[in-house]
Amino acid sequence: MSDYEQQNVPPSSDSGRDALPPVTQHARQYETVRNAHETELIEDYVELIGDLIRHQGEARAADLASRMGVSQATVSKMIRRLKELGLVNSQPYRSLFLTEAGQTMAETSRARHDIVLQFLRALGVRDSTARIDAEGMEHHVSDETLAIMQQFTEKNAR
Amino acid sequence: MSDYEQQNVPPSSDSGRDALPPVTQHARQYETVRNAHETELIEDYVELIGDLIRHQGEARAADLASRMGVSQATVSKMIRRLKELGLVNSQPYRSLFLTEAGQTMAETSRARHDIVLQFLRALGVRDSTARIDAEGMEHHVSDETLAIMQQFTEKNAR
DNA sequence: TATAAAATATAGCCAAGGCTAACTAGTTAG
DNA sequence: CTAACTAGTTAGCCTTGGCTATATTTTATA
Repeated sequence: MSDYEQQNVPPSSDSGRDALPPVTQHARQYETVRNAHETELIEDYVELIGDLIRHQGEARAADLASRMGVSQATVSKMIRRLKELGLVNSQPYRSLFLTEAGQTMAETSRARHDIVLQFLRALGVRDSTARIDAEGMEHHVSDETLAIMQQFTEKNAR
Repeated sequence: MSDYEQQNVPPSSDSGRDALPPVTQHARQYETVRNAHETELIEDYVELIGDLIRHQGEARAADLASRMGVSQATVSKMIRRLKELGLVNSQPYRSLFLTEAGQTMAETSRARHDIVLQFLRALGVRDSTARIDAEGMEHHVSDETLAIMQQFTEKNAR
């Protein structure tokens, strides 16, 4: 089956576009993505709780469930985690509050989200698409890129 | 504790920046992100296998493990999934091949990745940062946005 | 003020994607 | 040609984030 014996074929001048990055750097890239995934959902919940409090005065589990598009059981479980992480406070059967740490996270996350969203709009992406893309992208944009996006939006945009 | 009784506070003119999107639209945004997460890893593996084949002539599990930064056991398990999904072929203990479907996915994924990466460079992001961000962002960029990124890169860039 | 309805919580299930440890197959060197 | 090393596999464990079904608490209404 495998008749390849050449382990280290030098990229034969150009086997196609960019060369592969060095192994350790490559691994670090994927690791960064995996780390982002761990915090992503947490941030989304905290951000949403903050938004609900701001826009409707309170955050209830049922609202989280319908806005997230998941079951109430899933939300309940998530809230337990958020409490364990010290991001949320609540009495059983009552609405949710953010701790100091939670508020900080909510604001940071919201700011990030807005910068990405406005950047996409400034680029010329339709609003509904921009919203979807921003939701997914926000957790994978470095501070460096974020700063550049912000500048871009200021120069162009509106 | 909770002394909020007003459920539907109208966004009081401006409780802050953008209003919340309608519930169903909001739920769809998160759903899109969840869906992306399901295929993300699969695509990353397939893309990497394609890259390894192109650049070094063959793709071995050990290379995947070191480049992904995970254990060989994790890679083995993943390869089983990829085979079940009809994306990869291989004999036990031998190197990996992409099926038709796998090649298609690898190419699509690679193209997407390149567009995002080049866009970030064109924007002025440093190469090492651009690589990390592209790795995370590529799965969350819609076709619409992708097209716009491509145009942007062509106009500016290099 | 009971009681029905709505909201929240808990229990228990599942799949995915990590891990380590132990085993097996292939490859290479003495 | 066999022994040692390297590569790949398997088993079994853990956490996360979904789900449904069932209990419990709060709230609203007859």
